[in-house]
Amino acid sequence: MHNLWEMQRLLIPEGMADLRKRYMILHHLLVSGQTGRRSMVQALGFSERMLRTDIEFLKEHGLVHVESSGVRITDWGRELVEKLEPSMNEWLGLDKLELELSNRFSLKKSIVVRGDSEQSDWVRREIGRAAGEYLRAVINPGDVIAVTGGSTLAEAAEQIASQPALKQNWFVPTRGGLGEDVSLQANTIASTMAKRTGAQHRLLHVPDHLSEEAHQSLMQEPSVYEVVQAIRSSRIVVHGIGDAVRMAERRNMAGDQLEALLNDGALAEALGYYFDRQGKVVHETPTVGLSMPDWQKAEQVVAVAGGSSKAGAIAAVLRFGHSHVLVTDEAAAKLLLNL
Amino acid sequence: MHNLWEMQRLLIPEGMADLRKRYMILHHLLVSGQTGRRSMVQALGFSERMLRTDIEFLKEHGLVHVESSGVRITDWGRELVEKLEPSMNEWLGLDKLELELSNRFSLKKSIVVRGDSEQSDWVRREIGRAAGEYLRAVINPGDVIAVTGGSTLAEAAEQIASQPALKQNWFVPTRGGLGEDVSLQANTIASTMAKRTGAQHRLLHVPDHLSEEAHQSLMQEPSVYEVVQAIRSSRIVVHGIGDAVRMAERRNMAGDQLEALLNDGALAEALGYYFDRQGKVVHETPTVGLSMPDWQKAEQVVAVAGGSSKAGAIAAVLRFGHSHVLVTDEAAAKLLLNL
DNA sequence: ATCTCGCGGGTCTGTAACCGACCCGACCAA
DNA sequence: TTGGTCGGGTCGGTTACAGACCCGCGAGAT
Repeated sequence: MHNLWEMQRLLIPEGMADLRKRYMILHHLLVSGQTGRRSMVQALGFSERMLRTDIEFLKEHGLVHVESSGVRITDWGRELVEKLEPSMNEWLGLDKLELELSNRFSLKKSIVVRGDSEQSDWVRREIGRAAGEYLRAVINPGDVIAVTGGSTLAEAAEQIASQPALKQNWFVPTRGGLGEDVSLQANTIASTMAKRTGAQHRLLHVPDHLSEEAHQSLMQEPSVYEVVQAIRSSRIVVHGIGDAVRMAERRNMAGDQLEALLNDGALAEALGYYFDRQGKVVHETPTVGLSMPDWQKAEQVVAVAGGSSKAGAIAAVLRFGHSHVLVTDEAAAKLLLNL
Repeated sequence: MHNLWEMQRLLIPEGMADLRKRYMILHHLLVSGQTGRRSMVQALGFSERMLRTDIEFLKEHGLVHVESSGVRITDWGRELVEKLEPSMNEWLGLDKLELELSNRFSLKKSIVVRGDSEQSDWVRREIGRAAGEYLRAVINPGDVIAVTGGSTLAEAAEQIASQPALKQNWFVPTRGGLGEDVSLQANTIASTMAKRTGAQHRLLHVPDHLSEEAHQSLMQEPSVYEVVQAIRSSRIVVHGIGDAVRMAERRNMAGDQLEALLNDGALAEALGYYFDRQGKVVHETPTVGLSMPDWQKAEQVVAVAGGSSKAGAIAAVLRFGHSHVLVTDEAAAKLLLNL
């Protein structure tokens, strides 16, 4: 069942942020007793003015006393915190997971949504929405955003939205066609995202893996060359993370190749590269699209993947160390932190 | 147990108001399907611009679709409303109670807090807080506010607060000393309220009921006369509602008088007047303070009382028809509506 | 064919809330 | 006495948003 808090967060995100702030203040006061504003700034990491506004609010509502010697929680406030504590802990737990994930894998940011995407479709949508929300926040005018395929990214494409339209941005696929299901292809996803945000898009109308000669000749085509240039200049890359075996199958890899792959310890796949448990690249599929140098050059590489069965794969790709942001779900996050 | 929603309302009142607004919009859309903005304005009573802002918010978060033919709820939004419905109904139920109370007793406004003040102290405090909040909202500079005694009003005095200080306002008691417990006396309450809001106060240092001669001679005293003038010019009156018998006892009424009172059907007491079931005045205690003409003249008469056992008394006083606002609790409100 | 009404949406403007930044006097301990 | 911390006053810039008004569009009535 989806948590009440999560539902509220959909309807009043700013309100829930306020709630969190004010609860943290009260909780801190409950723990540390009489405290000064400035020391609270240190402990909680809020700006002083903001803290002051909230403390004034709490004072007005009789939840704290504020005297010349510092701020003190009232009995009423204490009662409130104690009754609120179990629910809040459960809710704030996500923030702790995010923080620990960021530290463990040296990420710039990580976003965790409650639940397990393998248990409930709702959670998959939440991951998509969270990724879309983050994207919208970091996109600057003129940015090119490269996106991969996959079911999680497809969900993100359905959930992204922008107001006003991102007329100055381009969405491009990281590679060409792959597999059968058109709705999960990078091309489709780039197109959907562009449509839903009012941005432009370019598609890469070539098969994903092809011979060296075909590669060379296709690159002579202006319509291909231009798109590839755009892809390689992406400031933002959004990629899914897949199980190595399943991705190899989707790519129709030959049986002996697959065996070789597994012998090399391949566990995960992202952006066409296969990784072993330690995050070492053990195989790659040549592409006309985004390749390793472009990946390492991109400023914002966002990995999007969830579900308890994917935790190992996610860890492998994160250990490789060139993704900056992870969007995942609670189930995967917890497994990630237990090695 | 105190509801999660109520606790949230303490920490983020504005946020909960937003939540209510947005939920109402979604719910309305769920019920009426495709709807236009203007017809929604009629149905929900919001301003159009506000509605638009919220609809834009809901659109951005993928909860509604908005097309040229009107606004439509998405499947996701529908799911959200359906999951949120039970909790919201319980919470919004208070609003319905308030509305019904206002209609039934021709009140300008009624405020209902969740719970039963006879079951939990917390609810008593909530009534006090709600009354204090309402007061703060309606007080204009220069107003004189007359308050009675009683435990509920005492609680309100503890909960009221104001920022900035109401330097231009005066709190006065409706009458003089009464009974033993100083903390429940009108004088004390007026003083506390003034202190907590930064307002002025004047006290009435005379016993509540006294002989005609004593009355006349006291009114010659300037210190008394001035305060009485202030009391009689009150724009705002805040009074509790009491059980007739208990109030008579607090006033040390003689046994035969009490018997006469009961024979007359006295059920409730407010502001020194005793009412029968129909709201007819059956007895009064002479006072140097606020009397009937002043009561009828006051622009804002706020009745504050809660608890299931007081429902009958509240109904009696409200039927008298000279109180404009009622602050009570859920238990009393429900009984009031069942005759 | 035209009119009209209700639809979403664009835009300007005043306002209120709020945050950053800076300063102040009071208090306390070294 | 001095330095650090306490709460609080104040000012200016920013932002979010509500109010008010207008627009073009399309469906249905005339």
